[in-house]
Amino acid sequence: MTNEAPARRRATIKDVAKAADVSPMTVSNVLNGRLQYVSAATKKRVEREIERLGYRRQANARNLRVAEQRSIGMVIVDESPAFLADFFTCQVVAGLANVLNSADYTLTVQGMRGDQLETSMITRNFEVGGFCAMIAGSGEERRAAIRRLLDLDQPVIVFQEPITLEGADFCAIRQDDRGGGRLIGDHLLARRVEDFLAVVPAQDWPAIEERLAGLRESLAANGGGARLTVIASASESFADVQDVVARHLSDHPLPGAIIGANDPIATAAMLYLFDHDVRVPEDVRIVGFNGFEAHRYARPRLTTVDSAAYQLGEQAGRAMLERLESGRFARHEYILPVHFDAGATT
Amino acid sequence: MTNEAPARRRATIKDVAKAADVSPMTVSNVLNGRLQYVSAATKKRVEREIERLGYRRQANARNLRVAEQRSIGMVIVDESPAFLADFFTCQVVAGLANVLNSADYTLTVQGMRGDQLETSMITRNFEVGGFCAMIAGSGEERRAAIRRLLDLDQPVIVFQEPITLEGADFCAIRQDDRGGGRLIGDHLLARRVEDFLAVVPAQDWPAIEERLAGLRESLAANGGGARLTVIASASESFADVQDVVARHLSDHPLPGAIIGANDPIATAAMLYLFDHDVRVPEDVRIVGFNGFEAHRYARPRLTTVDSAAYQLGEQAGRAMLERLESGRFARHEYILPVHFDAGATT
DNA sequence: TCTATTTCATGTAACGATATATATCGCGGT
DNA sequence: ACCGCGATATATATCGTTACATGAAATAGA
Repeated sequence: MTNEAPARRRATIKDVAKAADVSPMTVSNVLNGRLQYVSAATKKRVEREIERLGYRRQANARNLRVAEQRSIGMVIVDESPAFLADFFTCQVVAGLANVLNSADYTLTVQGMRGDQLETSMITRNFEVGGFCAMIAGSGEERRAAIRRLLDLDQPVIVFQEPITLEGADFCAIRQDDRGGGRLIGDHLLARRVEDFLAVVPAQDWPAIEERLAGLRESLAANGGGARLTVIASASESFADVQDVVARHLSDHPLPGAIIGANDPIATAAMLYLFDHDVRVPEDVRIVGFNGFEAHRYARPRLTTVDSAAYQLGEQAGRAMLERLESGRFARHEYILPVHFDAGATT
Repeated sequence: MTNEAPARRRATIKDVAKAADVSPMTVSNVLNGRLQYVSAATKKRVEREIERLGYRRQANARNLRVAEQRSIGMVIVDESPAFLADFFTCQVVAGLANVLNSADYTLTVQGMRGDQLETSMITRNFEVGGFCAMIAGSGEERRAAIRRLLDLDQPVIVFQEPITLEGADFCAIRQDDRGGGRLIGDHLLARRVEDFLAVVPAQDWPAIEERLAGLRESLAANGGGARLTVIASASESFADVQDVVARHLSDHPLPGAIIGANDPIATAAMLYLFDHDVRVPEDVRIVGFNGFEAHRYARPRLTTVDSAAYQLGEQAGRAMLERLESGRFARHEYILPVHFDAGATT
């Protein structure tokens, strides 16, 4: 047996009305709690029939009529098909989903490449009240993607986007990457580090630019003769990071500190040093960025800047709900604080 | 400036029709590529107006009429508000989202507590073509939740659920946890381990039961006098795991091997041993389960069973699409193979 | 008894799209 | 001249729900 009845139609409001011997309008009133218009007895009768027939309101019909959406779209623009498997993104989505779900909203996830945004998203049958976007790629691509989202004439919230476009009304939600970079610089300078090596992914990611900018600010302010070298790894993968670090160290002296653009990069670099009998933190200090719990498992425990991705998602959810309820949508930038987490690698 | 026009109405198919001087039906035909019914010239005219007016089809209206959904619901039933932040779940969701998005479907995420499933989901305005469910909790709760999903009369795919309910038509997708458990047993027995300690979370999670069952099978088949002790940690948190391991070891001799129900548990146990000057793997061998990349960063590299969560999600997506297209939905169980990944801890 | 007022319930017309059936045109064949 | 046919285009009804206006009892006040 696969289905009880060959094509059992889902009960509609009319079926309920007929069964309860009232008009569809009365059923609708019961459903929407407009109790001024329906007597207690009728209400009970209708509710019994709703239960008995297993009636569920059809959202499409309702939303068509009331012109309201109870769903927010999360758009993740990335080349990788595993867009969501990244731990940072996944934390953001978790926080967002939680806030929205608690407010009886739903989150709809859509991953796509930048060039698909135009064609596929816009013609797609996918109806939401607003968009939260996580957009990878370089500055110009990012801005183009944001503009396309804004063209949809709906509230847009963008994560990790420090640049506010001219004349565009969207919210930006990010953490204080620059401040985090400064904290790292200050911490290392206090330990008399003179020679800094930063390892960043080749992909142009604005949050990482900010982290570097903060680091440079710190060096400029308090760094005397401190030097910063930045090298880029083809990807964030373990192998690529170790590769680029190896190449750099082959014709440069050991730096005083290696700063990973994020925790995986820092850990990969650290393990490379271990394998070459460099002591951490005695010979080289190491700092990461993001504060992923999983990376706390490496020993020695990584010094990092905790960026609270989950809270980032929560904040986005709250901002979106607020705007949907007020009906107003003006540009605004939320910058969440970061927290320096000193481990044993510095 | 917040909005250009106070309340610019979104263009409808009628607006386009009027602008292109054709009937709405013709616009609809263009939109749906029914080119037999529209001349090339008309098509171009309509498309220009669509572009000019920024027309987008309203999904609710269309779905109401064609009675079709292009969205799949992912229901995550859990007590924790951070339901999605778990790395395993996040990988599953990533795989699922990727497959669905490629097929022009959308994934809608809904996290909730078990007891909310009834009231909130069923009355919610949230319309999908089927459900993929990740359900935490003990056996009876899980089954009750599955039944409630099935009551919605839509295709249901459940992850990590080895028990197939009587008379219920849903798909179960999981990995070969039992086989993984056997692999662990065989591997350790080959290294002459006699005394096994398994650390599991207190919460009753069927996949973990299966892993233990596989381990027991291996011991029974080849284990001579091998003994297995199972202890439960209040949660999977670092502190709780270390706590329960400490308590156990305080009045028991060191086992030959500690098997974590998953990687975080195994790593927590391992770090506890380090802190107490126990050598791994010389004094105690350690094995995890899941193969999370992040845990590869711990040194020595953890021996684990790779469970390919991402592929689990992909398989669910394919299964769901297949069933939606065929219109048939019969019970079926997919069991994905696991891969033993020998690290340096055994 | 007759009018106000309240309480409960209903009829009708949308929301924006599409399925179906029906029209109109021009053209080739007879 | 007539029929038939293919190629285009349209009119109408409908999906399930709710907003709005209206109606019919019942209650109250005089």
